[in-house]
Amino acid sequence: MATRTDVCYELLKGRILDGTYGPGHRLVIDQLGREHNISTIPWRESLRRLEAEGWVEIIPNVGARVATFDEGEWARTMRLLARLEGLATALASDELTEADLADARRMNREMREALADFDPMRFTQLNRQFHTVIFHRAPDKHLIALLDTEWARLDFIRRSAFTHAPGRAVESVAEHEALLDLLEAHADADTIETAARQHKLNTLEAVTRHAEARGTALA
Amino acid sequence: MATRTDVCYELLKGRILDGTYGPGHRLVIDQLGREHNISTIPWRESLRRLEAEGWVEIIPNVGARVATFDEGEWARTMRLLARLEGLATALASDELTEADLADARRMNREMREALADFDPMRFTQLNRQFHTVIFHRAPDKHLIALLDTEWARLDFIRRSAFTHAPGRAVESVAEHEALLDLLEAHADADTIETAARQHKLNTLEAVTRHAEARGTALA
DNA sequence: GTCACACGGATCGCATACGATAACCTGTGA
DNA sequence: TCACAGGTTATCGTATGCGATCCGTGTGAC
Repeated sequence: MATRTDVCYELLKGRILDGTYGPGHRLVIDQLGREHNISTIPWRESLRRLEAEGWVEIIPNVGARVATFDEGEWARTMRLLARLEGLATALASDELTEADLADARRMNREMREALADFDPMRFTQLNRQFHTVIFHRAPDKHLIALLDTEWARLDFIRRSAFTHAPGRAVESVAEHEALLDLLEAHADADTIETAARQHKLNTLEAVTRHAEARGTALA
Repeated sequence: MATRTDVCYELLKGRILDGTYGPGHRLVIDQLGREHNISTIPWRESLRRLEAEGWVEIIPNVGARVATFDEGEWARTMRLLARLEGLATALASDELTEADLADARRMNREMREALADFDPMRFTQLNRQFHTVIFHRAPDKHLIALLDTEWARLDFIRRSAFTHAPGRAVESVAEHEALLDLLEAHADADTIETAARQHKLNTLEAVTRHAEARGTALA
């Protein structure tokens, strides 16, 4: 059975990620305890963990609140994620089964459909799944864990500061296909890493350019 | 005043990093409490934080112990650090003052001296300082925090599984000089990133090769 | 002799209660 | 209008108790 601390952690993280507890939301320990009939200790411990992971800020003698990210944080996370995912994708190359590649291709097809249906939510979701399937095969647990949290970070920030670049989605799907071709052909690690990194940097640049054109600062 | 939780955290982390609590060392909460006259809760909270940062493993109903890393972890961390530091170095380029560069050059000179004096401890220490001075100027707090923990990880693992590559130190100093030249000349970001990344990968390769030659598995 | 199982110590998980401390708000009086 | 005192709120830290769980050990059946 999962410990209460785990339950509290999952509950809080879930609500932070799905937006129930938005940026800046105060997390009052006593209140949480009364609401869920769980004493303060598990809450305190899970808040410490969330603090270490960067989801929550704790100020001594004041309390905990959901972290807020300034707008530039999205760009910075993308920039970092490009490098991490470039590496992970290259490392995964040797580990990917044919079934994995088939899964990825299927997701990419579905993305094209989502695009035709004007379903951006589904597109975003599939995009994350597409990359997750690939990088989860990288033989480096620590790297995978980092990638998971950075992707979650990205999702969270996207909800607060909506980012978008019209037209980018089409290119993105094409780049996915090209990336899969490289993986299937067992291209050398450097080529794959560069392609995967550049794929993400292209998105970053498209969004940045779009934001600038609209006069919205991003950095 | 720092909270007790902070005190416990610093104490534990310090002892883990300096080797007092080696890999696998059991951290019994009650015992810690009795030894330092601090009740269990601050210990529990700091252990949660250390767990999230990867320094400690907590098994429900069994207890906490200092994490152990298999030998391949050093190589994996270097591989990751190469990418992170490549990025951070490139980002720092525009922010570095002349004083920073002068500091870095001085450290590199001292590294050459340490080399002549056969003082590997000092060399290692200076090497870390050299890179720290540079990447701490990168305009990305989160990235810097990641780099700090990964470097600490590296130090910790090095102590458990000693890694070494004779002759590499000389090249390393030369590559530092070249890197500083690029930074001083405000070379473009890609060039700097590649150089910084490759610098670390060269060390990784040298050590791997040396280990293989000695028949010691590293991966 | 060996294996399954029960027992007990060690340790954590969690609840509860209480005092200390710090931050914040508010109303009073000059 | 402003400074300050006092109350409120919340966390921080301690103490204590009890149940749950894990794990090593030893007993007893076969």
